[in-house]
Amino acid sequence: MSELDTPERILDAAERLFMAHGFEATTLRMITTEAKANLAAVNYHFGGKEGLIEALFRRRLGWLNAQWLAALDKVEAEAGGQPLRPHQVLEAFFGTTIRTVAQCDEGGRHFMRLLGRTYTEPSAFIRRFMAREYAEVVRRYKAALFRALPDAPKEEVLWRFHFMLGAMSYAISGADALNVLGEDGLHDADPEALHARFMSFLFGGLRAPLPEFAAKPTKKPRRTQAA
Amino acid sequence: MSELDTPERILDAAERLFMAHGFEATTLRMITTEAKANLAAVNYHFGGKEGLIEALFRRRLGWLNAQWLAALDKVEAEAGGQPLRPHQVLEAFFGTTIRTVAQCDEGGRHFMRLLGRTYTEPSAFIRRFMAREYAEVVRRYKAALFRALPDAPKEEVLWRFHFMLGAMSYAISGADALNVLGEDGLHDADPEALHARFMSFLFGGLRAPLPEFAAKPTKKPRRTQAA
DNA sequence: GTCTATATCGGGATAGAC
DNA sequence: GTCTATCCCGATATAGAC
Repeated sequence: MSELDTPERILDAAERLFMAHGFEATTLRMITTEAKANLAAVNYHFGGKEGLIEALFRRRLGWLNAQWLAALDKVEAEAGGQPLRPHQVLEAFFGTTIRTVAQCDEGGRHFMRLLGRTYTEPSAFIRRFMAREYAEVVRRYKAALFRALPDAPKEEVLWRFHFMLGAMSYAISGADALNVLGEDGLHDADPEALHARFMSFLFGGLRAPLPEFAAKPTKKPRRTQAA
Repeated sequence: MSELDTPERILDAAERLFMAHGFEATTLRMITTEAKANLAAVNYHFGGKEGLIEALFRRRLGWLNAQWLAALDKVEAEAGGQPLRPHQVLEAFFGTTIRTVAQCDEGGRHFMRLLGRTYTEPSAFIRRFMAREYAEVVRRYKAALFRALPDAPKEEVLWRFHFMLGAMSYAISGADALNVLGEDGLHDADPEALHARFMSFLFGGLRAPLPEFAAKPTKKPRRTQAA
């Protein structure tokens, strides 16, 4: 099992350590020690620490993006050009995410948690990279959501999506973070349970009536008419 | 206005810079330069970088905790010993938070955004500190929520609270982070609007039906009966 | 491709004059 | 309380033998 080649071992170790300590606090020495590789190997294979981080994201992100787009393609194909229903969009995005986390090997789970924190990561270098990698996914899902919620102001839809991303970040961080809430060790639930409780929470949030100032007058005032 | 004493200027500068670059990436040299103070001043006044971070949190957190507890005291007093309604608990906690962010000076806003990210901050030192500072607030609000939702399994309530904290983190991060979602610069809305749209989202999430496996059999199956 | 050894830099911290 | 100068460490990165 540790018979992977050096770059792979380094990437695996880096994922785990970046997750545990953050990017800045994780040193190449820690990574190469954990990976049972030589200190110089990082520079040889990845050209430096930033190159390593970029490779780390690239290794996982291409596939994850493909999952997201495939999920959206699938429901859109089934809808045959008609606007999706909001819960379909949520399921395609967040359901895919949660399910993907569950399927992943340990390294993959570490990566997903890393990803959740990265959205707010202040490092300019990382943010630029992320924005570039995500551009297509963001564009497609925004469009799908706007079509699915034609009556809701675009601004309100974006804010709710934003809130949901925050919730997703914590959902992925899982029980570790949750235990800040109390000493009673909540176990990391099985993935199905997390998926179910997270999706029902999201549906509720998206279905919620818009605040008065944003709600358009309709026959049923103060209902978004969502999922 | 820059006629504050040195420790205050250092704290202000540190808040801004930690927010912008994270804890690790922000150096004492950056901080003291920005604060127009001497490099040695940080060690003199705070005993080191960790001491500075701790002082930073202490300066704001005591007051914030007091706000949270006062808000809860107020509704609990009004309820006269009866269980609160769920939306009252949410309003006390999240409403207070959002409103506090709005009232704050610029430094306060930086701090609140810092706080949002700190919940998932991997640094052991910071997490230990936060857990200690928050203990009382967490205990009180958990108890209030459990009382307000007697039919919902405690585990489910905690998970939803966890999700909400994630959403709050992103809500506080505001439009800066949101703009990763697209080039169309969404302006940071006025605080009232943010409060309204965030609270309605949260209500929706908390009111959502529990997932089947967690819902207790009642006469109206699959409804949490919340807010 | 992998190692040892080392260069170079920038971090936090401190001593001691003022 | 504030400054200058400096220490010491550990970081990334590289040179060059194997």
